Amino acid sequence: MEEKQLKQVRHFNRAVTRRIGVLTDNYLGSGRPLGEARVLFEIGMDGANVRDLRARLSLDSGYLSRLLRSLERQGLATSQPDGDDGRVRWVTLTPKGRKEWKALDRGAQDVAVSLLAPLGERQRERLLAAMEEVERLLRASAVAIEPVDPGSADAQVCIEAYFRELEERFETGFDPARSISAAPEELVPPAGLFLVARLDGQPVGCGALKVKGRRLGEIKRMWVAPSARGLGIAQRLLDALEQHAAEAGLGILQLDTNRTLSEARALYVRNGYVEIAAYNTNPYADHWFEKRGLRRRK
Amino acid sequence: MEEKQLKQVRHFNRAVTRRIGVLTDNYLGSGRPLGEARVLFEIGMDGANVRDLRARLSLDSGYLSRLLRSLERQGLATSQPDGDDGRVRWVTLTPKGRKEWKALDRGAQDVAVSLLAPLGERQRERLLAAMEEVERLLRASAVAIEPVDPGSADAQVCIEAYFRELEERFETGFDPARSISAAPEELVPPAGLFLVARLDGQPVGCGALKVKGRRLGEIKRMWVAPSARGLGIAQRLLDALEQHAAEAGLGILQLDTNRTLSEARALYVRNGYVEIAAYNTNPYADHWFEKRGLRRRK
DNA sequence: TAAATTATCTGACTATAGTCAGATAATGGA
DNA sequence: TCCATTATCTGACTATAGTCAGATAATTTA
Repeated sequence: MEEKQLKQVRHFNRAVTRRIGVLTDNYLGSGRPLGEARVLFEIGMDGANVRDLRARLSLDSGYLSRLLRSLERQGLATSQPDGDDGRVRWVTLTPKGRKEWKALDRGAQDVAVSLLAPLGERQRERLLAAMEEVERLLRASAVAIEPVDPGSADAQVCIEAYFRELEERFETGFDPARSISAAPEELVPPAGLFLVARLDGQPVGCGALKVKGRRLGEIKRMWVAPSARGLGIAQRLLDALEQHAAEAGLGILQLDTNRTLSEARALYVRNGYVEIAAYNTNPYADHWFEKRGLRRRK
Repeated sequence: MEEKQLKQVRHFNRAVTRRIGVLTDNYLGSGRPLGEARVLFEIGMDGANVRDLRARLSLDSGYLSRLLRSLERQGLATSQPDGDDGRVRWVTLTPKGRKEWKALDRGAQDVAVSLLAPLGERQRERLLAAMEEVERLLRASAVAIEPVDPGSADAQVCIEAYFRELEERFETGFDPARSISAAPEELVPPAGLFLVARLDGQPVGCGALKVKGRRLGEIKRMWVAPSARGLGIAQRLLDALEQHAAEAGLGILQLDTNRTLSEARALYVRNGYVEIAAYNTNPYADHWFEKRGLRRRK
C-alpha cells in the first residue's frame, strides 16, 4: 500500500469528520444533553424496546435506565412492559417527545440541505454519486473473510440461504439430497476449507474448497447475500480459496455450476477458469470449469 | 432540492461518521483522556504556541492551560515563553511525549490501512477517487458568498491578491493606476455591489458589479484564489452578480478581460457572453464581452 | 421444577469536560 | 507614556458520561 494513498485516506477522514461531524452536532443544539438526545432520537416515532436501544447505542444498562427515567420525568417518553417478554420494557414517545424528535430530525435534514444548497445541480449530482461510491466501498472494506467450521451457526445460515436461492433460481427447483455432496467433514482442513464473509458481524457470503486428490481440488458453496452484492465479495472469497489451494499444493481446481447462475459463470471466466467436459453427474450442473497452474500470491 | 437527495446525504453522513468515526476513536485507545490526547497530538513533533492551539482546538483558555499543566506533570511536554511575544507560550513535546505522539499517529495510520487493506487495487483506486471528489465538493459547499463593503479588510485582501496575480500574469505587468477605475464607492449599492467568497472564514474570491447606466452594468474584479479553484466559485459569483443586476433592472452586462486570463474567458463564453468591439480604452484589455437579456432566477 | 440466565433498576461512585470570574504580565496604539 | 487589549494562569464551580455492584422479577434451560 502506498504512502500517498494512506495520506489521502487520512486527509479525507479529517476533512469529512470535521465538516460533517461539526454539523452533525445537531444533538448539541437541542439544549439537551447528548446522551438524552441520542436516546430520544433512537426511540423514534414508533417506539422501541429497551434491550434494542441498549444494543444500538451500546450503553450501560444502568445508565440507559437512568436516561429513560429522566426522559419520563420530563414528560417526553413513557414505558410499559413489552407484550412478548415480561422482562423487556417498551418505550414510546409522548406527543411532547414526538415534537422534540421532529425538531432533531429537522436539524439533521437542515444539515443535508446546507451541504447541497450552495451547489449547482451538476455539482450536486456529482457529490451524491461520489458519496454513494465511498459508502459502497467502505462497506466493502468492512467485510471480513474468515475460515470457520462448516457446522457453525454462521456457516449454516449461509448454506441454508444458498440452498433457498438455488431452489428459487433453478428452473427445476433444488433438492440438496440429489446434488453432489459436500458434507461438513469434507470442508474442514486438511480435507477442505469453509470460508465465511461477514459484514458488521452478520454472515453475508461463503465459499468452500474440497480436496479431491493429491493435486485436485473443487470449489463449492460459493454464495453472496443479495444485500451484499456488488462489493467484490465473491472475488475475494475465490482469491482466498485459490490461495489456500495453492498453499496446500493443489495445482488444479474444478467446479460445476448451473446455467441460471450467470454472475458466477462470469466470475469464473474472468478468473481464468475454462469450460471442460462434465466430470460428475450432478443433475443441477450445466457447465463444468477447471483452472490449472494455481500460484501462490505474495 | 429533492427529498431523495437529502435522504442520501443523511445516509452518507450516518454511514461514514459511524465507520470512520468509530475507527477514529483512536484517541480513546491511548489510555489517556480525549482532551489530553487531542492537545498532545496537536502540539505535534515541531511544537506549537498556546494561542494557536487554543484556536485550532477551540478550547477555553483556562481549560487548555490545565491540560498543558497535566501533560507537563506527566513529563510529556515542556513550555517556555515564545521569543517574539512574551505573553505567548511555546510548547514542545519531550522525548516521552514524542513517543506518545508517534503512537497516536500510528493509530491514525492503522485506520487508513484497515480501510484500504481489504480492497483490491482497482477498488482502492475507485475509493480514493471518490473520496477526493466528495472532499472537493464538500469544500465547495462550504464556500459562502456575501456582499461586503469594498473597503472592508476581506475585500482589500482579495483585491490586492487579484492585482498581484494580474501583475504576474500580464505580459506587460499591471499597474492599477493605469487601469480603468472601479473606486470603492462605485461598488456600493445602489451604484454597484462587491461580493466576497469565504471558505472557513478566509476570503478566497471576489467579484463586483458597477452600474453604469439605467440599463447597463459592468462586471469587475472577478477573482478566485488559486487554492480554491475548481470549486465552481467563479460561476457562483457570476450567477450572484447577474441575479443582482437583473433585480436592479439592468438588461445589459459588459466586461473586459486580458488574453492571458483564459479560464475567465471560458467562463464568460459558457455563460452566454459574446465578444463585442472595445467599449473602453483599458490598456490591459484584449477582449470585450457583453450579455443581453438578463433574467431573474427563481 | 430447580437453577442459570437475562433484562431492568437503584444506589454509590469516579472521571472528564467544560465554564466563569478574576489576577498578572506583556504588548500595541493613541 | 498611559490605557486598552491580549495571552495565560488559577481557583472554584457544574454537568455530563460512564462504571460497578447488587437487587428483583421474568424467562429459559437442564
